[in-house]
Amino acid sequence: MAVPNPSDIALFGKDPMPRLVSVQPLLNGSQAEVCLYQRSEDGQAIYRITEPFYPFFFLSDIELLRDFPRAQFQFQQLDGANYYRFLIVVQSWSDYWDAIRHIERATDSREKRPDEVYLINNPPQQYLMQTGRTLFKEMGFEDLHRLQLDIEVAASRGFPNAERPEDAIIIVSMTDNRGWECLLDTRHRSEKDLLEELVRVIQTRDPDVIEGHNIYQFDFPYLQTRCDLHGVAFAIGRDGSVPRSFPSSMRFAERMVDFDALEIHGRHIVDTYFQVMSYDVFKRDLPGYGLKDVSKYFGFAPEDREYVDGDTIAQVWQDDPERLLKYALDDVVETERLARHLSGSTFYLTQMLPMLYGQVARTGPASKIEALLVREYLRQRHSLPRSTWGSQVLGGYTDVFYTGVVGPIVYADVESLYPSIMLNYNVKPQSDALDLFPTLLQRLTDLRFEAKRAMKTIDSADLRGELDARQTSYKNLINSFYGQLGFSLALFNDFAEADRVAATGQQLLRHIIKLIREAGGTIIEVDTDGVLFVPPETNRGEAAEQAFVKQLSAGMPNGIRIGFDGRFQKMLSYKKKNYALLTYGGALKFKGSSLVSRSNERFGRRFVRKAVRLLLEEDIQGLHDLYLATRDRILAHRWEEVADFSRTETLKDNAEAYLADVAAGKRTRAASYELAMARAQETGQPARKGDRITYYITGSTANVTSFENCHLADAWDPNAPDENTAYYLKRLDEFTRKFEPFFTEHDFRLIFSPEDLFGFSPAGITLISNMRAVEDVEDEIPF
DNA sequence: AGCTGTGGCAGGGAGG
DNA sequence: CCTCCCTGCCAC
Repeated sequence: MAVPNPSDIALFGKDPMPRLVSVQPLLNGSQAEVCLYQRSEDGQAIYRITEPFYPFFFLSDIELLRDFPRAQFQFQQLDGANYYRFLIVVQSWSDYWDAIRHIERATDSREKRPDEVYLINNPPQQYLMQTGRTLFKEMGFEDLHRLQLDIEVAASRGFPNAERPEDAIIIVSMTDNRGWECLLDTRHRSEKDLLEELVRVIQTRDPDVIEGHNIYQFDFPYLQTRCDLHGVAFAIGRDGSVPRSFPSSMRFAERMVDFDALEIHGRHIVDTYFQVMSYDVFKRDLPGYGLKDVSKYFGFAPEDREYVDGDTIAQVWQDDPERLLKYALDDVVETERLARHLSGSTFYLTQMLPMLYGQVARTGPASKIEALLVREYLRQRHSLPRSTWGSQVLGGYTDVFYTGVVGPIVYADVESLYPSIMLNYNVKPQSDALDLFPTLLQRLTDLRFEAKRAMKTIDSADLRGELDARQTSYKNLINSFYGQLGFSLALFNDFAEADRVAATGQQLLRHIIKLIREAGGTIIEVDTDGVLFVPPETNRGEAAEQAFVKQLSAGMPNGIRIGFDGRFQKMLSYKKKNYALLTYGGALKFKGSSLVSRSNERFGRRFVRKAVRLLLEEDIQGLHDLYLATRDRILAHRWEEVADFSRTETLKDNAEAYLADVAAGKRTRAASYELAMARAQETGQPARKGDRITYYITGSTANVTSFENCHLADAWDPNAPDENTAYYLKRLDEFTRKFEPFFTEHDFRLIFSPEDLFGFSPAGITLISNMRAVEDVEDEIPF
């Protein structure tokens, strides 16, 4: 074996330990090729990857691979005599991943990252898809063959117990984007036959994409479990293979979703549930993430849509199976519309990334940006950096200067604050030797601008839809660049730069505050990139307000533009990130967890909503009446349903992790977990991460320990209500306390108390507001 | 092992 | 009582 050229070796890592790097393989028919490069004999590290994408794994001894029986190994000579390629040939994806796990187990791979990874070959054919089709730029989203799938299960809460016979799948409904529909059910066939038929139908229809709502966490694992139970091979791959799964997770803002990712050979999975959540990260407008909620929100529900409550499925199946079949079919019809609406941008994103469509649909934005960077580094044959250790310190600037009812209100925000800062203040990770970060960001920004401009000049609705999907995909990428800098696992992270972006954002916001004040406006509240303020007396009315914002924008540094993002009659300013806005159309918009949190009981949310409206209308008598009415309802147990006062919580851990944390003193006991575990004792259904537990508080005094005084919502009987009235009266008091700052203590007590000894009169009660003293705002804008 | 961040409010439990 | 800490949910 010849020794590599030392001048090239200098490019490589300085790590003295012998290592190997493996990367994601390129599918070549049913064979996967993984190419690893051996290190040189003289002790210098060399890393070579022919089919590069993401350097996950490193091993300390190439010999380890020889212990793995299901792979073949060979050496090939490359680049004259200088380099050797070490080739692993495996027969299937699962063998590949098994090999990787084998390597991982035998080494402590996490701690042994080389400083740099040098990659030699040309980039992969990015658009080669596992479907056997190619995603050339000319191909449109509509050319995909998409199949939607949904299952109905007899037992209403069956999933974790899928082994029990009563948990059988009773209906499989399917549609596709070519007008085909299909219903399979167990009225005239066994469940086993149904599953076998399902596999046949999928193979016959041969779709590129399988879509479903929450299909990753429910339909697929459930189908797999039932197939295993009956000994049916769930062979839906294009090569007749069964799906391969591995644990994965995805984060949507604060919400972490754990799921078993699934790869079906030759096909892609798109879970509309994920798409809905990622849509909501930006919009924050959805009533819920369930299929029905979202379909109503988008107006996708069929006109004569059938609804069946989850708890009653078994009953409806007995009494009126046709109705349940229609319901199941409506589900997939909605799924198709939802996917058509939301997954176009994912599709066009795939054309830009060295990733498969299904992979793009289930990975977060950070890995996508990194894929773009890595691909170009590979193409330029440049070494890749290693991620650095540390953490970001700074975030956005938030403040509230005025609380109370105030108006009129204008909302102005900096357009694309962080991307604009990164472009105009030369932000780039220190490790980005090729300056790709700013170049890519600029290019994507230009592309998005072009797409948006083209949309305005084009008549065809179809083409406009495609352009919109494209510009959305650019936007998603652009917005992820900043996150990349502060992400500890990203190869191109740079915490100092992330802080510089945040600090610049803070300064820009302070500058805006100063400009508005100098012009005679009153700042109410600011958050990161936007300002809510009362425009100066001289600038009232929509046109004048627009002009005012335009003038503000002119006072900003180059490349930083302020947009007019809304105007409102009035505002109730409560706390930072917590306020309500009254539009000129009379609608109310609520912001902030203390006003709208879904963790609050429904009666409390309704109380707060109504009270805020009354407050904005300065209807003191109305407030008092609302308080009395709500109080009476609690005292009389006058609930429409248990959901009016129950609380729903999502388990963040499974029972074992929870108990371990409790034992370690890391957390306290919580009602939701205790109830889930109690239920597990009774039904054998384990408490799983992600379970939604709905419960209410029992007992007789207001200060009860909730985890010892709680029942599952299902246990509540309207004929023998046992909810804790004293506790819920206390909750009502907690909701009223939000309005304390807006009245004198005396007035507040009058309004929110039942003691009408002398009758209640709103006379003389006025709202009070609070203006914080205006401090000097430092203004050190780097112009 | 395929995972964007900080800032902020509120409630519950535990312990002083 | 109060404070501290953790968790959940939300804004951007």
